[in-house]
Amino acid sequence: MAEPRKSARERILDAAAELFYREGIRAVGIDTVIAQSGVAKMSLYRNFASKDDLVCAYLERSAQAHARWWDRMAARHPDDPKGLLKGLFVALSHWIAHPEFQGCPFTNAAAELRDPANPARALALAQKRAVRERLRALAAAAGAADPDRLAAHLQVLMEGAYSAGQTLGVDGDVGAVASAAAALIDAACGESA
Amino acid sequence: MAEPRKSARERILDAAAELFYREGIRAVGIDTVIAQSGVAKMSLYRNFASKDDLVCAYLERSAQAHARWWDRMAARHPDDPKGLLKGLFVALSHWIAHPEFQGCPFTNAAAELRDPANPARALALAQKRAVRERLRALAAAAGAADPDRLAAHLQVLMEGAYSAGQTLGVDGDVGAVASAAAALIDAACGESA
DNA sequence: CAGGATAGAGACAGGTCTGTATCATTGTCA
DNA sequence: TGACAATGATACAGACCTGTCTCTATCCTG
Repeated sequence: MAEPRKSARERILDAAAELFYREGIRAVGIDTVIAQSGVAKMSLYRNFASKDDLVCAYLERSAQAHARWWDRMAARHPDDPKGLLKGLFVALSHWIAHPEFQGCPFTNAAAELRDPANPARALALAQKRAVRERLRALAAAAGAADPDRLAAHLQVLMEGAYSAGQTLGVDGDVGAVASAAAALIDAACGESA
Repeated sequence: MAEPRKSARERILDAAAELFYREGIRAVGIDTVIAQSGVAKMSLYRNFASKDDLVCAYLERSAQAHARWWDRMAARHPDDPKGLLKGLFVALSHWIAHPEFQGCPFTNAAAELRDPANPARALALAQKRAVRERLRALAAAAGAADPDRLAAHLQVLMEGAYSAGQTLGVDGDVGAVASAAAALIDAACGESA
């Protein structure tokens, strides 16, 4: 068969990602991950040193998926950083409207795991800084007068869209996010396409 | 003495507010609230039916404090909805720069308590809707061409400032929030002061 | 077929958390 | 002083959660 059944580690990560994202990290116990993935408890602890370790793996995998998604978007806008920036926010507004949207996984993790020494929290914050860097590079490539400032504004807009999308629902007029981003980008780069 | 010692209920709420906000709701157990407030366990359960009930009381008190703060701000800008709107965002940027800032208590609660049936979650979402209403009323009073749209934009900005302030720190250029809000308000209402 | 690695099933230990029960203490007001 | 209400201290029950141990079954490879 083409799908020879995933390894235990992958099934665990699949289940953990779905559960952690939908119900929250602290709300989901190891036993729930076990049951959902159809894996023995010892298989989990043979693959991950602890729940914290599993949470880190979940966040790392999410970060990688996010980076791949960003790269795919970039491939659709070759040599067009301005168009890419706008496209990212259009895609974001679509995600927020998805019925299973539950906010940003990294923002949620940072809200749930408040201990500064928690390595999963460090991963979440690092992801935010990485996104900031990518935004800054794109802003510079798009010819923004002040790339740092545009990147900061766009990230605040992005975070606000995540948060408002979760607490206010799609009715929160989150659809206006894409147009607000476009306005910010055009204003910072000059209207010329 | 002028301070005849607060009642057990008040001391519990004080301790719970500080702990829940700083460390998170799920991370703080009843025993920690007990120890911090210097109260017997039974005194807590005589005043609150359950931890969920205490969490609801914490959120309700926070919402009341927020409403009083908003009213005080309004008193400083009589008959000047536009100035009030701008002033709210200036104050917000100051709060975010405060060293004890840990994000919006209601957004945090919504991220931690994902069960739609949780009454505390309902309180958090209701608070967001109430703020939306207040913003909409101010936008209309300020003469915005499209009050709904301005309120939506301002709330996304507000939520983004909360979130970016927590995950990126003050360095996240959150100081630009006040100027971004002013630009949005002026653009929606016409530049005339 | 043989052997080793991988995985499933379930019991279990130790800790933490919520919530209850019991009893002693304090303070207040008549 | 005496009665009543509020509070402190502490032990305890039951649930849940993380992480370990043991035994069995399966699969792949040589």
